[in-house]
Amino acid sequence: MTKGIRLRFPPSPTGKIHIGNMRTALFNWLWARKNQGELVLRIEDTDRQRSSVDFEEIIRQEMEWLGLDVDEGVGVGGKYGPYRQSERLEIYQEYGQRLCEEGRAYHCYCTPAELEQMREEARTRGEMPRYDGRCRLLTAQEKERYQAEGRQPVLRFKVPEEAGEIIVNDLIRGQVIFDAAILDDFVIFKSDGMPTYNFAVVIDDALMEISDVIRGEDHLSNTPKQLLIYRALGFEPPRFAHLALIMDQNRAKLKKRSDDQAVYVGEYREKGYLPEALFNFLALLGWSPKDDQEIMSREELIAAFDLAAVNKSAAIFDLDKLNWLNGKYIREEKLERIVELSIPFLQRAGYLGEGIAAEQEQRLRRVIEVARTRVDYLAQLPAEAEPFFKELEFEDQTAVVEEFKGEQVKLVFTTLKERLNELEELNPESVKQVLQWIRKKLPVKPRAIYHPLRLALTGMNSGPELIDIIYILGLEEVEKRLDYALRLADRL
RNA sequence: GCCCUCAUCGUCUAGGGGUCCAGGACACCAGGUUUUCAUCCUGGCGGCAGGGGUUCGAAUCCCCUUGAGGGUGCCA
Repeated sequence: MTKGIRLRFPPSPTGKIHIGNMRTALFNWLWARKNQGELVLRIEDTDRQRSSVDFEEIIRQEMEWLGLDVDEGVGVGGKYGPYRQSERLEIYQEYGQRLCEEGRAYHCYCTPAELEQMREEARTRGEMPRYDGRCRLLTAQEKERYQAEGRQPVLRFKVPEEAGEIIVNDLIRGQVIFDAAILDDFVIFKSDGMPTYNFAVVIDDALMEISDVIRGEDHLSNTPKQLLIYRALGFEPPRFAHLALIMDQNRAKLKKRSDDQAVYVGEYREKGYLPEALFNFLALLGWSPKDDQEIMSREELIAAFDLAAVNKSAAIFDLDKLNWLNGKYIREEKLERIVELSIPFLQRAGYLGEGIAAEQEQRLRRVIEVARTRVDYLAQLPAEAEPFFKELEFEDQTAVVEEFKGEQVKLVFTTLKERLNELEELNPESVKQVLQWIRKKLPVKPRAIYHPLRLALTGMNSGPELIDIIYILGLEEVEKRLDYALRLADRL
């Protein structure tokens, strides 16, 4: 396909990166890798108030976590730098100057309050709020007077009268036609001297020789303005592809806090979602391979991805499906890795210390092996592993003890202790045989065996298989818990 | 208000005029495995927003309506 393409991901560091943004980055990454192209990371920090380097750092860390490496840009360098818009001011000014000299842009001294009033009036008249171009014809004297008042002008782009129809050829949407008449003279330099998004993005994409702009659909309506600037500056526009947005469960644009759904990438990382699972899930949101494959590796995704096959309609972020997918990855991934990833969660729960001894590690592996089938994400693991790390506590002791009542249960408990002690080696197979022997040879009903045992050993009504519980707990601990249960039963 | 976009099961989607009384996945329900729960396996429930065209034939093409989303900032 297209060779030598250049893509870019231009986040603004005004907040932690959220899942919708990351999906846009991911599609760019996929398309770049698919075509052996280059991906540029550019930081759009022209909003001085809201931008911060901390957010920039978070964005880069989360991209790295997800496995989206960039070939060029902030943090990696490259020959088209600088890659932070705040460091490219002179470049923008040069082009702004040029537009001014050519009469394609002009200074506007209207204050925000005045503009707001104009908009308000337009709205009450039922008209579209748009700047009327009143500063187009300001005389030198008028400008001087405003200057003297201390007004800082903005620079506006003069939308050509003859612009007519502006056509956006979108890779995903096809031809989209805009009437230039609806455009007003938009601001390209703010009064603080910084360029606006619509201006800076054009200069940067052109100068950085970006060939394909893949971005959210929220930018589609901005595209005609940008096209006008490409035209005015004599730049060749890139190909555009506007991705449908991801919506939250209320069908609104996914933003900051959409109810209590997690929206930041970091929240998923902290909850113990695997990066490859989130990657897989995000890739399938708005795109699907030709076959019905759902679980796909990074490589498979790159091979199968096709921008032209991306969906036009917005998708809702389906947490249930992410959970299923992530759970599947947790169950099918190498145990070693899951153990490694689980350790911080267990430590935070207080179940594990800083260092992990060799003999402890063996036990840890077993615990996680049985617990991993029961979780969607790693933060749920401590709760599942609790019986293996905590002393037994019976919340409702009387109800529990009720289960231990009766000679049959006591017989089961004592017999289990005896038989376990007679074992040469405690392993799943030998434990299994002991349990089978108890069921077959002891004159007790099944309901006097399994549930009471589970309760006595874990304090819970459900959980891993008894065989695993006994094997992992070990002889000593099993005896201790059985004795405790026996003592409780005797109190009846 | 105006401009732009979109519209298949609850959700993610396949489907580009006949092979679709619409296929897959998640969720849900039922059965099996596990004497528990989970995992795993099998099955089931469930949809072309509505109305007009075009056509021998429409989920697929066109128009309208409706609904949803985005834009309409000296945010990006």
